[in-house]
Amino acid sequence: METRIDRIKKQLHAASYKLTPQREATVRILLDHEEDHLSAEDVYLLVKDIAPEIGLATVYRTLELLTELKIVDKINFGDGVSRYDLRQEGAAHFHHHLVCLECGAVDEIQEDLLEDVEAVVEKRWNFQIKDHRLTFHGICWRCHDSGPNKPEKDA
Amino acid sequence: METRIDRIKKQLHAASYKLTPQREATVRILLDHEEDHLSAEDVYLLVKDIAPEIGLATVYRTLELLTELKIVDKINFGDGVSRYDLRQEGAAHFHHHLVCLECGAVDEIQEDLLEDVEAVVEKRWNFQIKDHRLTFHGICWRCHDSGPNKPEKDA
DNA sequence: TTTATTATTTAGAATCATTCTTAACTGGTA
DNA sequence: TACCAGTTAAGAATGATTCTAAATAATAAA
Ligand SMILES: [Mn+2]
Ligand SMILES: [Mn+2]
Ligand SMILES: [Zn+2]
Ligand SMILES: [Zn+2]
Repeated sequence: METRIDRIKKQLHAASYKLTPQREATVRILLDHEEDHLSAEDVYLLVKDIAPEIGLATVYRTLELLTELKIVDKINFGDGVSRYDLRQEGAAHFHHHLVCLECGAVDEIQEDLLEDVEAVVEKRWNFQIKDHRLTFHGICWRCHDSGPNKPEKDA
Repeated sequence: METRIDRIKKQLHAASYKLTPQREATVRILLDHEEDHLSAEDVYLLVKDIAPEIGLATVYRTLELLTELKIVDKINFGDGVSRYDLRQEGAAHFHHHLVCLECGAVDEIQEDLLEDVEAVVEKRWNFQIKDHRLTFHGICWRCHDSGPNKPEKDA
């Protein structure tokens, strides 16, 4: 069976880049922390465990490359750092985020939900949409009273 | 008639802050450039024309204060700088943006458009929405072929 | 008014994330 | 072997933002 890494390797090769050991280590960290939203520094610290000789600049360069190839998305939640988020395989658009103002948790919404809105924007504003960023700020299910009923699993 | 500045002054007072000359100069610049998306540095350079003695740190402090009071919104389009955007008076939510990948133009959408999506999110993810950030990346009407038909005026 | 208190400002230093520069190293190729 | 393009590590440089300290202005108490 072809692994996720194999497919990423192919994507790199298709753009005539190599999956060097440093790049592979970086990708592995991202795969191992798919749920998280790691900063470059976070990635650096984690990747050093499995590839101690790696430099921070290499991590930055690798993340930049992966962003270019749309394997990861670079996001900014307003604290001073960029965060890197593995894109769902085959996803055309970037997924959405729920940022809790209370506890700081960042949850993900994998469903698109924006089809209708995008249709309106494309038509009314005559804007050809390539991608989007959507973040909701509010109070997560863990932090407000109306019962800790965890949301259903994403579609 | 009560001006926009007067109302902002009241908002400051309501939170027991004063509209100092430096703050007033900064607000004036923001009002004079409502269409734009100025960085702190941009604001600083402009405000220096009408209040030459002002310091960059004061501009940062003022923008931070205005952000706290939700008079302006701080946004980040992925270049390394934060930009400050005057919030529409009385708007509950922040407006949306269209960023052109071709020419870099940033257009605004003042309409909400997200009512339905937010209803779904509140219910399905049990998340109490306070605000949002929505940005579309793509090709603006000026940059693509299908005729330079400017979008209709915002609602 | 005088004095004490507090809020605000300025200038510049400090910090922190990110990018750049340079020299070294790699694997492939003639 | 000698050469070349791609990649890397280390550290310097940059640029945005925040912090610090001292000065100033506004406010409140005496
Ligand atoms: Mn995510
Ligand atoms: Mn705007
Ligand atoms: Zn929470
Ligand atoms: Zn354009």
